Amino acid sequence: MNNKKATLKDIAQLAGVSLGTVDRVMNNRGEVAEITRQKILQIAKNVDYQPDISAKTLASKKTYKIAVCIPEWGSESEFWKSPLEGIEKAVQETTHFGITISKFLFDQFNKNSFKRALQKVMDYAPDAVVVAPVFYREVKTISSFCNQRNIPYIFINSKLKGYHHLTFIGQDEIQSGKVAGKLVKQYISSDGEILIAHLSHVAEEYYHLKKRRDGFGISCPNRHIHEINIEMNTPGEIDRILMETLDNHPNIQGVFVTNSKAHKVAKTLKNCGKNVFVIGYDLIEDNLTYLKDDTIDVLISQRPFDQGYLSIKALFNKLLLNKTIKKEYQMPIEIIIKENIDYRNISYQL
Amino acid sequence: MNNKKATLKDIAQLAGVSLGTVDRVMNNRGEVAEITRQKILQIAKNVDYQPDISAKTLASKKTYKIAVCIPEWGSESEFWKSPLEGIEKAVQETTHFGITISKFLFDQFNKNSFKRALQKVMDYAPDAVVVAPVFYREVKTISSFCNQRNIPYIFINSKLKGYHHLTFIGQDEIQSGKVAGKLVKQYISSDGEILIAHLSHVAEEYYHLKKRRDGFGISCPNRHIHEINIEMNTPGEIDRILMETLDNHPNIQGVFVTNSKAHKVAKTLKNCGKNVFVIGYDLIEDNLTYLKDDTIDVLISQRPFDQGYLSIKALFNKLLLNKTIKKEYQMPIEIIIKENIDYRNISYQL
DNA sequence: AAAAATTCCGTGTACGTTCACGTAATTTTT
DNA sequence: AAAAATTACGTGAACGTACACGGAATTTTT
Repeated sequence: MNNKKATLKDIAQLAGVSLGTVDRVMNNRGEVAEITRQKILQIAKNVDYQPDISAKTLASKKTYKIAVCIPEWGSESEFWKSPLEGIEKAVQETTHFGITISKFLFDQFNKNSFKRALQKVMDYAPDAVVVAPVFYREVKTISSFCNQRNIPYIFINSKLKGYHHLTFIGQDEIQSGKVAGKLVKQYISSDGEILIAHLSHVAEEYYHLKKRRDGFGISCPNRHIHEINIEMNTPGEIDRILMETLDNHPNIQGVFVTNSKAHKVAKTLKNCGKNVFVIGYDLIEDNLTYLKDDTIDVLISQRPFDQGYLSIKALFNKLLLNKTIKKEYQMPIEIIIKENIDYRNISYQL
Repeated sequence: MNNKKATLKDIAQLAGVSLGTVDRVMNNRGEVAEITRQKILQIAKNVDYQPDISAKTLASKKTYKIAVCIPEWGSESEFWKSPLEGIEKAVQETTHFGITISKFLFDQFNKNSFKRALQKVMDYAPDAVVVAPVFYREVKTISSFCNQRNIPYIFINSKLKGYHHLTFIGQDEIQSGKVAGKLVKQYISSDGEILIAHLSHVAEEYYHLKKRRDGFGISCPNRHIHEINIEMNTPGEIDRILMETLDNHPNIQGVFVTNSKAHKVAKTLKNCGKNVFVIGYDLIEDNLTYLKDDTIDVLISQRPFDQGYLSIKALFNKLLLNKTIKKEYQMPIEIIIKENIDYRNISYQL
């Protein structure tokens, strides 16, 4: 057992062929007899050949273009700031290896904006795609585009079934609902009632919110649960509906907000001085403010930074190292309270 | 503004010197006139020269030897399994760049074992060191060794003051105690009493346990808190002391175990059928078993895998990329309940 | 002022790949 | 059976850097 790692030249010598032939085999460039091909593959396996990435990227002028198609972030969609940072971080680490990333951001509440972004992605002729499938009908244009050209594409944050995507990176929504349910149940008294609040802009969002609701229900059987939907387009609706519900059911002790809008609920609650247990999603600024002043009790993080970071890393593993990628990678369901918000992003730094 | 990144050759041409001279300047090999040196450095800055890591590692036969000195893991110290896996993962990613890692494991309950390991580390003549400073007096031998030779060394899991270590990677112990305190306080009734249990083998451990206790106290002012120390060397002690304490104070509703031995407490509690809130540290097998059957309610994870992984990554950044490293990296304080134990280690996989 | 030492710089090879090109050997076509 | 086409393989330059060697220019020593 020689400790030195084998090179293509070593394999060539062992096989009694030239370097070029081994190269053709290892990179599937064709033009080599099946018999020598097998022989070389066998030897490569025997010596446990591992390509030298450094030499590879140095010699190769090939650069991989990755298109990232996710929502732009703003006041109403701050969640998407972090994935972008994670992607940026991954870029920084992989740019040396000839990976180029272009971002195609869209308005997450505007279907046409998504369509246009997808069109630009296709014009860009990428080698791989990361897409947040917010509008699930429109996704088909990009998926079939990729399938035809054998371009790997991965879904981030939202899972869709029936596609040939390389992998999915995001959180198990049902399970996260279960976590929320358990926490609420533990905190409030056994006869306390619970309110589940869905606050959303677009119809497509409901699909995910319902999953979280379902998970919540599993953790809280035999509990009196109320449920409200609030369209966020008409201002004042939140206050009105929420107050009405709480007044009608004074024994509601906990509120589960099924997306990142817990701060809206918190604002209302704080204004009217009601003291109920509030749990929501995502560590956006507004939510953190209310978490710090105890209006919100718990936030569930989806680890958005890591989602972005790992998306690129997965593609790096696929394209450069051609490792096998699992069909999905579930993010941890992180429980954040006032006391542990501080040290939660060490990965940003190293 | 040409978009191509500049190489050493480009700089050489601009400076009117040869490649070798530029190389000598950039790598501080000396043997170059101060005037041309300045000229070259200026040009390098102007063209924003970034060395090509691929070419660098390919050309350089230099390999960095990293010595890892942490406890071996076994039935009574399962915690240390994960850091090792994290290190293994980091090795896998950095081995291409000429990083070699040797492990020098020791018995965490045996001071002499630690001493011997440190001696072996020094014999190994490493380029960098990762050490878990379990016995803080003995650490001085390695720290002065490293200081003399200008070898970077980093502390993992436990923080020590007054050393010239490169960085510390681990958890804020006081803060983690605060988290535990908040959770217990929220769960039990306002007049419920609380028990803090320290279970340990060696005197050195108490230092850390006290910090967690202090943090806990901050979260739970005006609460009736009991505290017990149990030496784990005499069997049966746990049962005896614990039962006695709980019998004498029937209103104890929550137990905070200040290290990974919560499963020992859980076992006792389960046997006698007492139902109190239990919170402890570390996702070792025994703890997970009791978490799943609801005897333990919450576990705080120190992210041991990440600690190992980031230790190596920090040294990689230092040695290969000479980035600046912060004086300490605090791990997130992760709250684990029965419902979110599943998807907590995605970093293992990508 | 010649010899010796030192300072400073250029040259060439190597690292493990990729990839274009060239050319025997073999097969197909005429 | 010769010409053409195809298949299968070898060759060599290039990628950007590290590093050993050698040699000219300058300074120091005698």
